[in-house]
Amino acid sequence: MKPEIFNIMPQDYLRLEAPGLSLDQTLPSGHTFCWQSIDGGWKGYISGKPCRIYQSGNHLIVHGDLTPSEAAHYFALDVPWDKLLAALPDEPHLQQALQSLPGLRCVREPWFECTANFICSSLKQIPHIRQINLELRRRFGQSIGSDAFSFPEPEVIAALEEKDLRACRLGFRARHLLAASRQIADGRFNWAQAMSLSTDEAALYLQNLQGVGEKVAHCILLYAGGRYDAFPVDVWVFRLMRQFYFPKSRRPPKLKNINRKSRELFGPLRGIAQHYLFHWYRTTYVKD
DNA sequence: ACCCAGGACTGAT
DNA sequence: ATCAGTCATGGG
Repeated sequence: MKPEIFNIMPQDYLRLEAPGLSLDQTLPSGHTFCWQSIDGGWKGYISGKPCRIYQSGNHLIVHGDLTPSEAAHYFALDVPWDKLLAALPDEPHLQQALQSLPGLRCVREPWFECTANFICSSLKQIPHIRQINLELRRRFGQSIGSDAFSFPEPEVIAALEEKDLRACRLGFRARHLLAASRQIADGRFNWAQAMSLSTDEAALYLQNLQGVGEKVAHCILLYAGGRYDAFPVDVWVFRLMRQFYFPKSRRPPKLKNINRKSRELFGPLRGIAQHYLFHWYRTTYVKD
């Protein structure tokens, strides 16, 4: 019998059809940060509930107090990924990325957790962001099972002091997360309002949050807002865009030109293109 | 010791 | 509007 890490009875499980999806590609791909690899599967959170997930071919075995629709929504199983990926342009680098990463998908992250994760992401590596996420849960979330904690609500973080967050090894990001949480908690920022705007306008609105710049705003829109036309440009995307699409320019291209090129090359699904290119470039052009 | 990490903010031009 | 300096922390 497998150890019941999250204290979940083994008979409580869902079996979901998820053709083409790979958990092992998707969950560590740098857009969700609440998942830990366990023996043969993953443990993490969906709809604020702890769960363990195992993959068996085209099926997901989900252990936890979840409804099928909650799990299906999280993994965006309603999105016709085959058609969507086939609709991406026939561009050599992108096609190579698509071919080398079968099963990579974008999940739907909770918006505040996603915002907090990416506020904490600046000058951090992916394992560190996950570590911060789990530490914020452990210290400030509610206990919701054995070794399982909810992600703290904005009101909870808003009531803390900077030193409390620095204890989670947030460093200079502590001030940003605290200020942003207070903007959210007292209504100066409203997620529903952001989602009522176009992607470009929503990105500007999101940047009213302290610690949220253009890159983080686009990450939030892509991974929590489902805006597949959002195009986050981090150091890796900047490098690959420069190397592949501005090979002759001696000086680094300007962000404005990167964004314009992404529209021309990848169209309204450029966020998905970015997701594949980022992960592919990072894992094939860097040996680790 | 040195360099980099899914950046954003600040102040000087 | 653009641009270098600065901001903590961990890992190679």
